[in-house]
Amino acid sequence: MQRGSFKGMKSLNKSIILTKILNEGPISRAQIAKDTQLTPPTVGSLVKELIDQRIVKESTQGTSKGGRKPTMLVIDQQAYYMIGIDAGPSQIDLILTDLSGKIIANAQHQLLLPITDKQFLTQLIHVTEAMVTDHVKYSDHIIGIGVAMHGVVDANEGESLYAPNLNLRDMPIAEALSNHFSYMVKVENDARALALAETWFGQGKGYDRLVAVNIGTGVGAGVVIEGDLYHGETFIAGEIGHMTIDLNGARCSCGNYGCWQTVISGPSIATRTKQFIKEGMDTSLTDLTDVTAFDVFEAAEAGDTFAQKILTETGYYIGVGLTNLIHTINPSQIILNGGVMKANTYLMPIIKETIAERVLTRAAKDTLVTVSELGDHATALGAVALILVELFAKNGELEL
Amino acid sequence: MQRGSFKGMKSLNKSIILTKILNEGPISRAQIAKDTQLTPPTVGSLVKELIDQRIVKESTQGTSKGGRKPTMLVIDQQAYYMIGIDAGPSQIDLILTDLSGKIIANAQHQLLLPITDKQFLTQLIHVTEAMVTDHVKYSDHIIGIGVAMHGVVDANEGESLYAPNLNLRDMPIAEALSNHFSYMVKVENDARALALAETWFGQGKGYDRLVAVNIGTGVGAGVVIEGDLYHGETFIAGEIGHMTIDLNGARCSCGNYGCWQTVISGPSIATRTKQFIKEGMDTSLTDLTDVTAFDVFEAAEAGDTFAQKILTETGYYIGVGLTNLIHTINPSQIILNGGVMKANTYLMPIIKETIAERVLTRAAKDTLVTVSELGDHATALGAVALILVELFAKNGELEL
DNA sequence: GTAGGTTCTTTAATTAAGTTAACTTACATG
DNA sequence: CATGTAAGTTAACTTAATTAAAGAACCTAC
Repeated sequence: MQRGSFKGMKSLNKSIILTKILNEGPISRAQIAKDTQLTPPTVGSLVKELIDQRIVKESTQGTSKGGRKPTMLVIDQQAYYMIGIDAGPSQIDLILTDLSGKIIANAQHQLLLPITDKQFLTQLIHVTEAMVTDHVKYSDHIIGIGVAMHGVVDANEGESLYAPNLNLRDMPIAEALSNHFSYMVKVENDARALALAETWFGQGKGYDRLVAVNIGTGVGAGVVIEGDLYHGETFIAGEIGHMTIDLNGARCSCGNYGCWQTVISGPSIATRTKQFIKEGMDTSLTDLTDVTAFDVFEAAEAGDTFAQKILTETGYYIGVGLTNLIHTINPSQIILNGGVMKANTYLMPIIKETIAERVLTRAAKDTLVTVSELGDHATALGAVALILVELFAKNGELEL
Repeated sequence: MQRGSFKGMKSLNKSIILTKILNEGPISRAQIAKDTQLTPPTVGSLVKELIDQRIVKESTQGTSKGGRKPTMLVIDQQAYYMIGIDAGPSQIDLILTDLSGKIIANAQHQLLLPITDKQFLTQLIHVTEAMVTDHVKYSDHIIGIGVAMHGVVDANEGESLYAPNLNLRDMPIAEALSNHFSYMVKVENDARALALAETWFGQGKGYDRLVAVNIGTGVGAGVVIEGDLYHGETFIAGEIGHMTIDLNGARCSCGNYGCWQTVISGPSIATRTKQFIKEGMDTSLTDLTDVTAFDVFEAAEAGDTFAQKILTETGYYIGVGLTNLIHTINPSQIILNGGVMKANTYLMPIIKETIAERVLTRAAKDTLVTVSELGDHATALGAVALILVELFAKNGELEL
């Protein structure tokens, strides 16, 4: 437990004010004081510091309510910039954004596999360096680099503990980047970064307890509890792709049987489809060897009722798993993402129906289930949000 | 977010000191200062207040390490007393304890069913009143009443939202007791209270992330995250008895199929046993109609290999479900409780084996899985712990 | 047995930062 | 233009932590 101190008290109040301006700006000092229980002088002096730090700026005058017009405060979106890196299994996606998350520039780089840990870190530094030098006019105003890394990540130490697709272990990513750049560096698991992206830029804004589930080649989730990312004891909280949902189910890549992944992931949809084709189902899908989940989606779009049935079935399985999540973590919101969710028009009705049918209490039926609207650079935006957490929520007391 | 203030800073520091003394006492002021980063004068003055409040007292002198002997501080266990109430589906268990959780007195009362909400509240007040008057010499020193209520509970409002076995809804328990007694009143769901009991008095001491799973007639869990009880959005976090684990499994009381409960609860063990007996298994168990999980346990103890096999199978199912928990919540510790765990000698080896085999990462294999050692009044102790949370962790700034 | 060093605890002065109360600025209205 | 009201600032005050120093109690060594 962190002890109470003057410094801590001040930075807490600064964070509160900053977060208020971010979420509800333009807002006046007086309004902040009313909402936060802080006194006007306290708000005034802390706002002054924030303006000196250039995170906050005064904007227009508000309308008078019978007296002096309030001076509205807003975040100075263009005062600082951040780099977000989505380090996936086969490529690296980089973005440069302002404090509002507006993407100024982006770049993609392929990884040449196989790769050693040294090569990986060198390439990471290299592509980041390129992003900085390509946009020199921002470089003095960059405050941090966020990295969303696939696999198991120790976010405290900024280390990649295990990246299965690269087959690399124990890479000190934060250390490597910190040695090369003067910016703050934060590293997080990609699924968790995605969840953070939703809370900062997506539909998760203002929700304290949410789960962002990614359904693609694999299935993973980021869990936000009481406003903070939740890691668990050994950084595997949210590895729900490997939640057993069918005791007698198909074998999973992890070696177990009946993992959730084995019924809802992209590859599993393809596998199930092939199985049915073999059994002689009536369908327009004929290519037994190369059929993918996307093919199934396209066939469904073209009116193939068999393909539609496959997707409906998948939606049911997703719904069952999400109900398990609701009965365990009981979030206020679940946001779905990933390739499989491209078929959301087929999936969502049955997902919602399944949850409504299976959930235990009436109140839990109201759990919001939506599809992410963040788009292409969602994970990289989550990486950027890692920096925003430090800037806004953590303490507001950074040297800038 | 709560604003920073002098009061808040002080009470936070007081809590830190108090918790330190609780967990590591007898301990000296100097040692507290070293461990907590607080300065000696701060520790000194706050300890003085705690001594004035009679929560803390000076005990023996410690041994000198080359200088003045330290004065050791301990919690004054007998300064205050608490009442813990376990309000189960058919009976009420009350205990009176000191601050260490030592049980001074206990009483059990049957509920006469069916019962109305008014009758229930009246009986609750009545039995509590009896406990107080039967032990008058403690009554002036009682600081609070904790209630562990089965069913869905709104812990913030102190309301029982739904008690399925009594078929009662929306009972204002805290309000009713507060109107009758001058003590602080806290209400919580029973499974969560049990988890709290483990963190305060059981094997969960010092663990920040733990799940206490109760396997009996039903299956439920209390989740502790970052040291706090976790409720979820609508107070159903931890309702893992209804986690679907077998897509094509047996029908559950909740209406779904293949809930975890349907393979590990006491009744499910009996049902499965009957099924096998029908199929002509070789066993000493013959009474097809009335066989219970306890009979299976006894048969196993007597050497019946069929009964042992049933239990082993049950252990496997428990292990699978716990692995799901690890992949979702990733706690440092799981503590098992409830009637079924009486067969722990048969269950535990296979539970641990199953988890070790199925869990994704090496680090997660170290998740501690143990059987509760709290004994009979475990849930009532959890109710008592609700009061301790207020006293120790919440703010240390109560009027005493 | 006493001097010097060490550790524990308390006292006194200082400082950080929030709070209170009063004041200034700026605007609206009659 | 006088009055009232809201926004923001200034100055005095208060709280509670921190710093510095003193005092208390003990140990070891000469």
